[in-house]
Amino acid sequence: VLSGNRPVSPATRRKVERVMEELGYRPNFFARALNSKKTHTVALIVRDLTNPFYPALARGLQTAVAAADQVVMLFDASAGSALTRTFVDEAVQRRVDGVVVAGGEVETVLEVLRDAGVAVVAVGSMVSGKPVDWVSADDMRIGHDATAHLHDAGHTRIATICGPPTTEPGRTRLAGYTQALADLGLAADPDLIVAGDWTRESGAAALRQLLALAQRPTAVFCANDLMAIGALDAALEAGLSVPSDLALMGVDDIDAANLVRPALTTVRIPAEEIGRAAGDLLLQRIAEEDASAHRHVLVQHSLIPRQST
Amino acid sequence: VLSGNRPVSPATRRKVERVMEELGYRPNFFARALNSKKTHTVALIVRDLTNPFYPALARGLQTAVAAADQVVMLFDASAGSALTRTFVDEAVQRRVDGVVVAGGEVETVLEVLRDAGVAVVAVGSMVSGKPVDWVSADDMRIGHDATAHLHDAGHTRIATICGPPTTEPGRTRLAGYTQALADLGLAADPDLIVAGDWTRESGAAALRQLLALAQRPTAVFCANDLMAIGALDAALEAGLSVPSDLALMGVDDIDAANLVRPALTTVRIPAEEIGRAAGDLLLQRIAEEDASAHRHVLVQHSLIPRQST
DNA sequence: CTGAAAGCGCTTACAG
DNA sequence: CTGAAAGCGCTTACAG
Repeated sequence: VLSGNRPVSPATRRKVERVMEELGYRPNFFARALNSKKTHTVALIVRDLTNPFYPALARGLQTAVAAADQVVMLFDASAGSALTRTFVDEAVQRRVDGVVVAGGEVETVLEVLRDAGVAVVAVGSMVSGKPVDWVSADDMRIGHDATAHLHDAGHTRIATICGPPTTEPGRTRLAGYTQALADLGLAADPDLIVAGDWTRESGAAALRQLLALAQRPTAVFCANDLMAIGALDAALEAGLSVPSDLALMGVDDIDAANLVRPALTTVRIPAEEIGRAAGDLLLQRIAEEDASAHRHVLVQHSLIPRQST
Repeated sequence: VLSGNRPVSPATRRKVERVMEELGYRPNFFARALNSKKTHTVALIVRDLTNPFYPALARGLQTAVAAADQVVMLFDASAGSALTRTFVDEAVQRRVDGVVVAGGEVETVLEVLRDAGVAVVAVGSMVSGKPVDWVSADDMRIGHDATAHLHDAGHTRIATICGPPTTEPGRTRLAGYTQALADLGLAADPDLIVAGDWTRESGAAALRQLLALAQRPTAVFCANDLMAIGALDAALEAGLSVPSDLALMGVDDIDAANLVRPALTTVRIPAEEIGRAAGDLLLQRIAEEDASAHRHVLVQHSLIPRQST
């Protein structure tokens, strides 16, 4: 009974503690969860653990929730697969206290999660208006800043390799690009917009498509670093010189961005910080009985000029 | 009672199923675990999730265990920290069915795990003689092959940036290096052996130390890619040309190895396959009542020649 | 085939 | 301060 909140004489306490020690007693986690209804477990569903952005995020999450004795259950939806729904079901059945959905298509699972009464925070999805806590970068401004940076370097025919339009950051970074074009008085050409799926391969394929155009772009804003690196692969393969023939930009600032040659100009998003923020939001939400207003935290991005522009 | 193994009339079954559907009933995972003593959860403890080798491994593990309805709980011991022990305790208390320890110092936690009766598999640690299942590459041959490759390229003053001697792959790859030197009739010089801690920064520091030597090496075998990339950083920073002034090799073949310029010659270890193998071993071990003989699986490595040698 | 009891290992009121 | 009961939501024998 020492594991509780009840007056106990010091003598008894000591005796019990000694016996616990001797027997190597460990309270059964499940019996505990059974009546407390708390599992002290949060689920992390990531789109693609192989994208270095997510391991960093996972570390941040772990750091944040560990303080509250929470442990993280990992679900890797391996690029493009529609596993998210399955994972959500699994998490619900296991009665996790909360789940953070990072990079998946959150909107489709929001309802299930709410019905099940588990806390949720969405990452990378600026699901304004939707009933969720979320943390993300300012994707609109990221798209805008990157495009403007390319324009500042003298480019006027600027393409974008955007993310899937089914995802929020995909849509919004694209909107930022479009907005910037308008603000800059540049014509918008639908041929200059090609969607990838965030992977390196899709970036290469998208660039090949852009290079096949009668009027090639002179600069490309890629919605993440992995696609930008793929685009770089394809550009070099086509015998182009970067940045003189073609300027390239990415988003995220994963380690690889500074490993490729030429080093990639990018917009840095602090992945670990996002993970920590998500964890903090989740803990708050778990702690609250009543459904308070939904919060969001907007994380700071920064432009990192390197050699590809 | 449908969730069991008992004769039930089809009519009753259908009725129950319909009601379950209506109410959105989900059996309580904990109540179940309470008497079955099975949590259908495995813990994965990795040394450093930020090293791209581990996310790949994690994915392989998830793939393998998902088939048995197991879910993975993630513990990231963030480089160098001594969290492994804490994580093991946490995993034990949560009654996971099994744990895979990847890259940590397995030997110190083996006993705790055995006493608790949880299945274990060690990864990257060829803990021969120890009572564990393990999967790893042939670290001795890796060290040997890499060193021989450097010698074939004409080098006779070959250094190594090895892993921490407290880890098995650290020790064994170093032993392979030493053995190769002996086989090749090359003198062993203790000054040419510097230990890192598997991180990029430690590789750079180690190379600086080697460059400060009166008699510099002309080639360096690094025990993993991250340290090799760090060494490359330091070499370029010192104005050296790779491979003409200094040849460099790594181990793992993470994506970054083929991103740096010059591209890194390395020994490829199939991370995802290792994860899958670990998962399979773990499932077998969990399924067995009696303690059968310990197994090991040795995974195939291969030398990938690129531009750094 | 089906119902009712006991028990998994804890926690939370309820009496002493 | 301490003991004994009831109950968390399931599963597993045990009777009908």
